[in-house]
Amino acid sequence: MKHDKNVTIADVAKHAGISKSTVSQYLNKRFEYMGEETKQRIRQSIAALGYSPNVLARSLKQKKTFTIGMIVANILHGFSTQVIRTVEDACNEQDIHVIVCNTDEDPQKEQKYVQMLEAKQVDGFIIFPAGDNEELYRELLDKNIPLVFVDRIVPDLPVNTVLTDNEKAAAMAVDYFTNCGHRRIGLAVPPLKRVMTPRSERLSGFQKAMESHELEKSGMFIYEQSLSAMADYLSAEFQKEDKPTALLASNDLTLIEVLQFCRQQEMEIGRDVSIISIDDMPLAGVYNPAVTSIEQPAAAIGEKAAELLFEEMNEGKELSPAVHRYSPVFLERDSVETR
Amino acid sequence: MKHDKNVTIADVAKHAGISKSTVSQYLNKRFEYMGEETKQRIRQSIAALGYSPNVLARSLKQKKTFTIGMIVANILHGFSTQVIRTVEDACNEQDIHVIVCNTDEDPQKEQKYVQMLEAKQVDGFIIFPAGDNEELYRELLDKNIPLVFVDRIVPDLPVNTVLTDNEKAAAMAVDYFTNCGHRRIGLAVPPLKRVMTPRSERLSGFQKAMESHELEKSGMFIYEQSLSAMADYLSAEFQKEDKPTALLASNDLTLIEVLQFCRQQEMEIGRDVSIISIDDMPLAGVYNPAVTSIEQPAAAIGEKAAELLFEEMNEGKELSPAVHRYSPVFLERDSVETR
DNA sequence: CTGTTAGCGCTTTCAC
DNA sequence: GTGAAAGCGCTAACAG
Repeated sequence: MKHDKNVTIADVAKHAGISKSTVSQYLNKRFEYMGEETKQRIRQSIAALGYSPNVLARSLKQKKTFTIGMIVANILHGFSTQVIRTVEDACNEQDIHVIVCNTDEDPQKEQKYVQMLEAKQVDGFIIFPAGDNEELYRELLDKNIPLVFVDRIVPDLPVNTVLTDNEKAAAMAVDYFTNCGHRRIGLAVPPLKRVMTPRSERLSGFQKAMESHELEKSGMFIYEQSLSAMADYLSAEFQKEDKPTALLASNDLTLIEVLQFCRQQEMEIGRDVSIISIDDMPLAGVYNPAVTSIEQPAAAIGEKAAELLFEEMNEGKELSPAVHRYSPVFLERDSVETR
Repeated sequence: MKHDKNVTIADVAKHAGISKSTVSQYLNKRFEYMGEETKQRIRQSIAALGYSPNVLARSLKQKKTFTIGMIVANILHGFSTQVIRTVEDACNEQDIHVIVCNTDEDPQKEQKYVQMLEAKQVDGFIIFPAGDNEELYRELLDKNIPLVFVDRIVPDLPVNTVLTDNEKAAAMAVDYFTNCGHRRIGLAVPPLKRVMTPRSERLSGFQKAMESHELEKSGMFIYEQSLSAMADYLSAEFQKEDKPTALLASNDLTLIEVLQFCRQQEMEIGRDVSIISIDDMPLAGVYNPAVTSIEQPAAAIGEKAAELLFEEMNEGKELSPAVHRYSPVFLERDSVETR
């Protein structure tokens, strides 16, 4: 017992006493030579029968599904959610649907999803690459399937990519810290395995900025550690004499661990250690003290990604793919103290 | 220029020197009487041609799309995101796709999405009802389309519904507060317009629990206010002599406002006012002090919703719909002080 | 065990 | 202006 209501275009045609093709014309708004009366009759029949077109059949014929696939690597990041949200809004305006898949950073899963979505004939992809799937992406390209990357750069692939200016984000933090008189600054960052553009760029941005302030020698502390071990690791490191007065959390998940570390060490934020976070979290602004944060421009990124994808879907693409970087936003709050 | 690679089942058949239907059998794993050699040849041809089946055509024929629609009222709640996540996981195990739509509590939008998804022939719906669309739901029911509600009850509709035991959540908070010696307790809740099951149940649960402690007369404070005005409203109310010593935030978004209020009034959580939140937020556990929270069982709810939907999709449903409530989880932390 | 034959519901020339 | 007919890629009887 499934969807029984099978009113097809044929039923409408019969009811209206005309042919299927005319009804089809009507549905596709090809009114050019259609009699006013015909239109009228069709409209009535449709209403009377409660007809609604079967998009599947149309898609089969037109080879267009009005659906795109969106593949995110880690939906736990607030950033991903926000980008998804924006992309969906953009798509809804065009009556395009979005199927979202989460790969948990697993290239295998990513491959499976891409193939499933391809089989579903999606019209395009927006992907946060999990990495290590270059061949897969290349196939997509070969098949001429519209594709946009978000958040991470896959080297040597001619694909439009849109992401935060991560180096700038890190530099903003460093500059702010130094302006407040800090000369010993740490970076808490999860492990840098594989192509994790944001992480590695934030690290390099951090290093460059430190160099520009001539702090790279003895003032720079890099805490690279898995999230689950981060708090303990920081606790241990901060027992040492040689430690920073300011700490940059490289993303939202890291911030949680940094805050955890402060709690367990009973360190007062500001007095004992100044904090900045890349990524703004819902409670960061009302934290005690409010956490100075660098917000990724998720809306701009999502919009741009959608826009680029639409272009590829409509125009035949070949608009020479590029990397599009958007500046983060500095949210000055109270977690940095001047010394 | 679109997906060019159109290797069809016919190409495979030709290449393998057999007929389409045999290939189709193979694809559908109906191996019963199929010669080992035939299978072999098919396998090779598929690989050679890089064939991948067109799910659309299959769906058109089978009247099954292996896709479900999920419609959430407010994706800004962490709870929605978590439920989505769980449902997606459950679906992925069955190779079912999920299309997620966000209605922003707008019944109009909800209607539009339902219709779009219907046109796409989704196999079922999981809906967080925005409310006021009874007729729409009834149509779905009439058409025998599998449907499960989450988070909100739509009265008088025979639909499986799964949600948090909201009254219990509120009672948990009240009981804990009173155990800690609080006799004057407030509830901050957004406006109760329309059918917002969680809100109204949390309110009624709060009231009932207060009554059971004989606090409903002079110890109960209900702050019903829109989120944007909440912080200021609380600030004004707490100027009065007659105010509570403990405050329950009815959901995550409300907690943000409550915390905001504490900040702007420079009230120390615990000493000046004890706080509990329904919904656990990422930073709540590392807040200063950590915010005692009542977590909704999102995973259980998502799993159950998916399970119920699958049942309806497979068995012919008619399993006498019911309301399924799941108990929230009390996370004792440090934002409540004994008096 | 494999092939033939109809469609699924819609679009799209191309006649009339 | 409208209709007839072919077919999108696949599945599902039913023969053989």
